[in-house]
Amino acid sequence: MQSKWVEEDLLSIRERAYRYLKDMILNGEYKAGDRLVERELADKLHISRTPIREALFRLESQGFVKTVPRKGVVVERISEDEVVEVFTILSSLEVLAAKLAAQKMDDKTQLEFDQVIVKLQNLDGLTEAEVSKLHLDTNQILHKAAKSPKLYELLTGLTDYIRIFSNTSYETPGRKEESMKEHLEIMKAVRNKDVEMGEYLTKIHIENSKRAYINYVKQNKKG
Amino acid sequence: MQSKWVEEDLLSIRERAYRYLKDMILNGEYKAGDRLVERELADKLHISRTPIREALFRLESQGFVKTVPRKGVVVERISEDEVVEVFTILSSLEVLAAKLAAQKMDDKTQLEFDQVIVKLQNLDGLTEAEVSKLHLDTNQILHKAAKSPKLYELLTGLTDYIRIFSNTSYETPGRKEESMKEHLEIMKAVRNKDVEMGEYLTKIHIENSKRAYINYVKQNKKG
DNA sequence: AAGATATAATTGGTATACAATTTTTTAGAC
DNA sequence: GTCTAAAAAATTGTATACCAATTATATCTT
Repeated sequence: MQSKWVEEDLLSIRERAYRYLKDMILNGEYKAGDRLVERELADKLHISRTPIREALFRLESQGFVKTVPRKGVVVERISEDEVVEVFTILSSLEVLAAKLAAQKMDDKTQLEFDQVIVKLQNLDGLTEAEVSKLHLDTNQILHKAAKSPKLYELLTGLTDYIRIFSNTSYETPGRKEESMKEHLEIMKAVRNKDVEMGEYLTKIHIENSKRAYINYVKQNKKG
Repeated sequence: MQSKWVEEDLLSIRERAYRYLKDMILNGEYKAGDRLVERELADKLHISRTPIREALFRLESQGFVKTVPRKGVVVERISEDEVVEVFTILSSLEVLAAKLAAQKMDDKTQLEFDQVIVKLQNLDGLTEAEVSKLHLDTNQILHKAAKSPKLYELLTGLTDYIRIFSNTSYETPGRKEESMKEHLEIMKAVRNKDVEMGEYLTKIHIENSKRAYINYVKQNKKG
């Protein structure tokens, strides 16, 4: 799935370059250790070095790439410890988001939730990609429902950061189905303004995801 | 207190520009609404537009300034709601940090804590600036003790973001003294690996800070 | 094959130019 | 004097060219 460069003419060139590069990294097309050469990218995208540099700076400030002075820009290798760290942080922030979302639940948001809940109850026949997208969408709606832009921003950054790895944890047989089921229960609790249940289920959900990731890594290290 | 531009020749020009501008904003010398003109800054610091732009982008991604295309870069006005939001998020993350710090406490870190604890027990004769610095240092040591670089990064970003405002909440009579005392108790609990006490005291501390801020704002709106 | 040396490549920064747009100034009308 | 409209200036976004410092790579020597 090659990310598309063109389209969206309204955006600035640097914004398009940023999104393109971030997509490529998040989708694993640029892998850890890959070098990103300004000149090459500029030629490839038919733009000058300037917006490329600006996009790279932004990616660097978000931890996706690292610039080694006068050597090159390389895609960062995210360590297992770091992923576990992020899961730990997410545990706190997602619980907070669930709490806020349940507290601030209103009619309009309930309608949004209901739509997602229906989808989560009928996963049969969905492709892997569709399930993945539904997972991301569910998260997004949940995070937005907390009605705290700052929190949303943090959650987006953190989930993006470990996106590739949280996908790998789905390799554990049955984990993906379990995860979607947990998501469904969380959505129902939050939708019904059950603050404590929402917090509790979210905590369990992230802990399970974290454990699945750790087990997956352990498994694939030995054999 | 005009931030110094020169010195630290080892750092890249863009890094120095970034720190200079961030200092100026955090110390309130550039206020909300002020325009930051690339050309002016470049002339003032005797560098070209390039590193200035790079510094501005970084500040923008952290929410300190906002670029309006072909219009200018202005220092962002941080709303009261946003400050409250950040306090809420900090409550979760600081509690997590206290927990991790208590769990991972080791001999070396205990020595660092002991030094700070001694200072916190003898505030007499310290100037306002010295007390402020001690407050920041205490936070930093606490955050570092969680031994989670990602968490440290998030906490630094958030506390920086509301730095000016958390200072204003100290205007409430007695709040600063109370805050320092709370800090002292947190440090003692965490130092002694008392996880639950550390979490509890931290929660109370942030809640108090948040309440002090809200009250201060309310007070100064009416009168 | 190994090591030394020369050459390429790459980023960091400067400088200049120009288009698109916004802000400010100016000129004019009344 | 004040309002309006046109002109001028200012500002960012992008491109291009250039060079220094450093690193990667290729070449040569032994």
